[in-house]
Amino acid sequence: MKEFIDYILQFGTLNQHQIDLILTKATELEFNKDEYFSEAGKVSQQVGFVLDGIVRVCYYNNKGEEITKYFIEENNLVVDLESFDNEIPSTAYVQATTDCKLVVFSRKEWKELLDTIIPWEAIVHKIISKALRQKVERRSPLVAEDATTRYLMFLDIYPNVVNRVPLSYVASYLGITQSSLSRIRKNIR
Amino acid sequence: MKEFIDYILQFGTLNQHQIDLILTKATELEFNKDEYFSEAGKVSQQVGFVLDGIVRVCYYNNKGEEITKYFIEENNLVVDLESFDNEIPSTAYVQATTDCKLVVFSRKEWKELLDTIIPWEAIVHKIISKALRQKVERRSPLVAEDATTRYLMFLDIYPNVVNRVPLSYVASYLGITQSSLSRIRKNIR
DNA sequence: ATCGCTTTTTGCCAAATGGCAAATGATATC
DNA sequence: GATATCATTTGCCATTTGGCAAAAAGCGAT
Repeated sequence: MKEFIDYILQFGTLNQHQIDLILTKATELEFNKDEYFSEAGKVSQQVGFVLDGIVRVCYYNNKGEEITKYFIEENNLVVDLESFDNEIPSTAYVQATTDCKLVVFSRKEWKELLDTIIPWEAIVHKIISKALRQKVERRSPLVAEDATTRYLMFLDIYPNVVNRVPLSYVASYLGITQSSLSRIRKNIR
Repeated sequence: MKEFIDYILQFGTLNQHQIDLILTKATELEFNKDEYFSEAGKVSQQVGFVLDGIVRVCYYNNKGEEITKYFIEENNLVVDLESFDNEIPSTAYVQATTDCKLVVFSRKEWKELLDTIIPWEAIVHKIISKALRQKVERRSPLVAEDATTRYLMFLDIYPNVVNRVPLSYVASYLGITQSSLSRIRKNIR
């Protein structure tokens, strides 16, 4: 839980009273590999923070292919903003890709924090903006590159993910087939 | 300029005094087609809002190819956040893709607004979060699709862009060559 | 060690896309 | 209207990537 507080404090200042209040609301939850944190079609009801493990967000495209939209590593927030904020059904699955340990806040708890801790909203805004910017910066450059370059960029950006998740997840993240990715890896060696 | 105020007021409430102050700081600027709003290597010094025309953000990849990262249509903010906030050199060019009319704020003016108008920061945060979310939602799905599907998605998302910008810009946005895109268009007809 | 299950690699061929250069079309200028 | 310039389309062929199925490899349970 300390990692979570440390993380938050990078984005703003909180006094001990405020930190204690946050800890009161926080629940530490474990998810087994393949379990869902939230599912498409349901309204996202919680905000999470990854203490340990890798979470991924995925969806099914028109052709029914499962696409990994992005990976979320340790020390990052997990929240389907669109669904959580607007209370509308989510369009994506959020799944533990490995066994995971998360800090979780229910909608009610989260709202209480926003209402009680004045700097909380600003801190959350900063965290979310940063995460969104990171997502854009990671996604945008991929489309312009060939499959090999995409994979190399992936290794650069997620050096700790590649050996912890199935090849197929990486392939769908990169928009290539599993067998192409396998061949690319062979060529790189 | 009215469009700008209307846009802002969707994200929060301001009184007339505050609106007048914003208008005092705002400068309306015209950019000719192909002129740069900001350039790679320079620290981004202004925040803009597109009143009329289409702006694009682009960069050169490792192979020296010019890649369109995204298009910015009327009624959207134009700002290189990373560069503007942290005062570091930008990595991208922001260019008027058509003749454009923009509302522009210098760094100094923008900061004065942030310091003077209490709700301004929250409003700006909301606007920026929304824009970032939109960028992620537009970019992410492209990588998983073939060239034809990407183009159709592009038409869906930017129905008003395709006839106002060169084919090559659209192609590089979609990560395909200009000639492939030309062939795709032929097949669709 | 063996079995059963899942993941990854590989072979074969088809389809999609790229590269290059020439042809065509569009537009502005004189 | 002719010309110069730039954008788009097209032809030809090479390269990359996909689709499918089988083989191989990894891994946990017994």
